[in-house]
Amino acid sequence: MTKGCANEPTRSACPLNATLECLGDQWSLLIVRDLLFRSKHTYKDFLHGGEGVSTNILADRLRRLTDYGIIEKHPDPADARRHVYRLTERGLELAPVLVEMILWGANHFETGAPPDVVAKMEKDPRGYAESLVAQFKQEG
Amino acid sequence: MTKGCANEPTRSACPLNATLECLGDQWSLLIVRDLLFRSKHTYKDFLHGGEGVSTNILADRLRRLTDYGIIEKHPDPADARRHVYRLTERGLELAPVLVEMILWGANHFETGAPPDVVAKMEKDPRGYAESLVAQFKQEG
DNA sequence: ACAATCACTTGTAAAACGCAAGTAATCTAT
DNA sequence: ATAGATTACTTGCGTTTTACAAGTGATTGT
Repeated sequence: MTKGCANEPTRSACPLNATLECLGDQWSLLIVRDLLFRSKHTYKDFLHGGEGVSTNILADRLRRLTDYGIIEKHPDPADARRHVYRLTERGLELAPVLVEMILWGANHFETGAPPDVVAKMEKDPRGYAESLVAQFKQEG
Repeated sequence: MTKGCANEPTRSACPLNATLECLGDQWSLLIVRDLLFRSKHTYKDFLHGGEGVSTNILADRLRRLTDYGIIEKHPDPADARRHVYRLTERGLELAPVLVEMILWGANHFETGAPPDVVAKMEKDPRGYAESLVAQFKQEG
């Protein structure tokens, strides 16, 4: 029944609903953003990521994203206190969603988005998403 | 300071954050979906839209979407009890976001999304979004 | 006139959230 | 060797948000 995820959507068979049951909250996609755009990898990084999530909520969202197969948690070989989070293939495929949400936000609100980056995204959103993914994979 | 919206993002200057402050919940984008994909226009339509939103939450989300300039509310000239909701230009520009979210949901969960439609979206997401908008505008 | 419909509002209990504090494991500096 | 810092959380608690059920007022159909 599943396609490789611990949880499945329950409210309806609509694919948009499925996405919203996974990611329809204030914080989950900001974590994905931090991983994909900002090279953040650890709990501490996310905690000070800019918007001020509280510690229990962050822990819960990291657990949820892991359960949904969007991120993976690994011990840091260099420091046993640390855990390193990484996007899975499923998580990386959110790149086009993020790009379109960023574009919409940048086009309708006063944000700090650099206009040249926005222009690049706008010109070829899917291409921009792909380049982000390629960069992520190269980072290791 | 604003670009034509009653509310402005408060947590950070990130465009993704702005989008999430508008739309980062379980219901708002389902209303947009009903307007854009399902030709639904009224409170009652949304209420029976499939996922079972409760009445107070629906009223609240319609108010929020209106405040954010994503939808407009008009009296129905044919029936004074009714109100007709319609996407604004700003709301229509969410089409690419919806398409990408639908694709991600369809690709990672068992949903009822028709494979041929998904294939069309996948082939040219922006083009598909544009055709949705064109259709919406033609409907009147 | 009267029941039905529409778009809500109100009340209340349950769940989620935000904040502050605490904890266990590990690392660093002395 | 040990004391203090760091990391990734958990726990408790008060507030906010949500879900569910019921009710309201304006309008319409019969």
